[in-house]
Amino acid sequence: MARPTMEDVAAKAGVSRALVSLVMRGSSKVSEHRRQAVLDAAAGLGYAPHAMARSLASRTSTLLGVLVSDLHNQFFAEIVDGIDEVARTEGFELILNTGGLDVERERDAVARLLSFRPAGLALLGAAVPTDVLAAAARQLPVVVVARPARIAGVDTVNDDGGLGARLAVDHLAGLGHSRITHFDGGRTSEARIRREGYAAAMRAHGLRPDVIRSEYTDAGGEKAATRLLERGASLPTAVVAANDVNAVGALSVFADAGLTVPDDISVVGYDNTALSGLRHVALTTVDQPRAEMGRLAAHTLVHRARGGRGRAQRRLVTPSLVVRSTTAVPRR
Amino acid sequence: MARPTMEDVAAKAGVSRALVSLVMRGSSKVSEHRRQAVLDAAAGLGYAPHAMARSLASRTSTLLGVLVSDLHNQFFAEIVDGIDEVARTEGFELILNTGGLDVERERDAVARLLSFRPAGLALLGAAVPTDVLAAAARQLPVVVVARPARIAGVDTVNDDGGLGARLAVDHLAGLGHSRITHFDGGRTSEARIRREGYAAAMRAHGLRPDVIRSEYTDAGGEKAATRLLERGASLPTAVVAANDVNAVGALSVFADAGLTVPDDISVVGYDNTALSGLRHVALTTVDQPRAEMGRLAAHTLVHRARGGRGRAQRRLVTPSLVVRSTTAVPRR
DNA sequence: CCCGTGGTTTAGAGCGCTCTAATTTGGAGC
DNA sequence: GCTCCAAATTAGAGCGCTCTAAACCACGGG
Repeated sequence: MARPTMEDVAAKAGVSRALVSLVMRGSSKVSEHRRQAVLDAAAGLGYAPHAMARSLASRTSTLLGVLVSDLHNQFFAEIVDGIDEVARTEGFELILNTGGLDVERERDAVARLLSFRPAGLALLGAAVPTDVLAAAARQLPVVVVARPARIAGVDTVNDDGGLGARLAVDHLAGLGHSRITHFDGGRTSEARIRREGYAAAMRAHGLRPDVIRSEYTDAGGEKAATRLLERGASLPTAVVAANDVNAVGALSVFADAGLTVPDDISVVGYDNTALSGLRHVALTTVDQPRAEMGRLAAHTLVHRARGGRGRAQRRLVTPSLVVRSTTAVPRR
Repeated sequence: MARPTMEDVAAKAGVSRALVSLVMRGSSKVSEHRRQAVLDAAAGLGYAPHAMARSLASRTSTLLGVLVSDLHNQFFAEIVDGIDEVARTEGFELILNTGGLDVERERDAVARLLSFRPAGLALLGAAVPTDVLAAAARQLPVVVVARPARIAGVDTVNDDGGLGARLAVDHLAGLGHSRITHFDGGRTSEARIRREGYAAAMRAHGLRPDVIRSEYTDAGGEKAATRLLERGASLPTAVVAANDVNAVGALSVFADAGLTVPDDISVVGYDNTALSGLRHVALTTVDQPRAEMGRLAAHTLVHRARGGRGRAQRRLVTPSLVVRSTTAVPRR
């Protein structure tokens, strides 16, 4: 179980520990002769450098701390994937914690991540209080993803929710819809941004906004759709849902009510998750480039870790509309 | 940016570094008086121990390496969630890498994880070659999840795929189905186990197995369903799909062909992913307790890390059937 | 033959902590 | 007041590595 150390390699190769260190770090000022001797010795012993010892001695870190509010959520999993992609190519490792949107637990998770003195910290949709983040940002680069925030020294990466909502409305209005209802995502700031984007776009088309309070879940979509149907009389001809699962929830309620989508009512989702792409669902939706957000977040962190200064950046990625089969020209 | 060290705390509290170390580790042999002094000094300086230095000095690790073949896959994301849950309560941290089922990349990922000398290594559905795992297992506890494998010294956690397939067949046979086709998952060993379980269950009911080669994807399900329909004449009355997305793929093809589910044809999925629970899909499926698998994997690792010896354990978790709306008594 | 030169190699001090062994302390008991 | 002992505290070595500064080593020029 006891792995060989640099000392062992040095002894076997007949050189000093320092020289082995140079070879391991790929220094160019080592004679080819010695390099081979060291490499051979290392291979013979099955030696590989001890990342923690290296980190401690060099006072640098190749760890990126990642706090995910909820891994169940495919949305975040894909952002992690984007971060991982960049981390791998840039030579960083991810150290991961989940927070479950519980403030105390997330506070603890941040502390635990920081105890490893990572090169940077990424928070995905986390509920960590602002002051904790501000404090963390004084010690290392911090990036907040998928949560609009303005904290001194903290970079952020978000999609342009206002634009996304507008894309949905423009698409529907373009098809000839005039009664378009929005099922919103509740009281998160992202939901607020989308809601306001929706309202602004509606007014821009000379239409009256109509919002039904909902949430980012299947059940939320069902409930909102049910409430909509209960209003009886003047049903809208289209719905802009809070996100994909919300849209699917609505879809099933409409189907049960005997409404045909998209003929009786059009539905647009948000996120372009794998779900929406299933042929069985074929949901028209707004694509939020998640992997791109993850990559951007990682690049930001790496840049800062390498000494990149400058004021906090608030990056917005551009969403795009993916038209599938749940939207069409209104029948009425 | 320079965080205080134990030395700083010791100076401020007027004690030795060793005493601070004892306090930080919660030793019981420190006088209450000094403990408070140290704690106060630490709080005043905003001190928190350096996990890597601690790890190096104590020759122990609180890191668990996790290699996930694919985080996009919700199945794995939920296993990670289970691992994370246990890691948190047991005082471990997760260091994560994705492999993307690329052998070279996974080999590299394993090496990188090992360079941190973690306390254990978990592989989720990874394609890492057996010899790499066997070598790793000689250095630290290794657990392979969601991939049936027999490697010396390597523990495994899998669901009982044979039983899962049998549950599906029993359910359908119990409803009166006699022509039940299986869309399989290709040539992974998990797929083989399910296929064999399916075949055995069919024979136990005196029925003839009928397998269409497929894969664990939406498109795979569509293709298999299309091939089934092309056979014309004697359509089966039920399908046991490779997994949930495969089932959903089949569902949409059946719908397009004018077949009603479950009246014309029943469909059973596998995995009980969030997808199958959507009211719009309402897929009868076999639940594979993913979080439980993750927890089991983490416990195994923690147990071994704490010195647990004994031969490799091959754990099987028990799947269960979740009946929703895609199965019913056959019409014909 | 000595010196300088540039390229290699190495000694040795630390990184921030733990751990063992040794030292100090504070009473209890006489 | 002195001895003893257990409890509390500390000195110092060392975990596996990096990094600075110094040492070494041909070799060509004067």
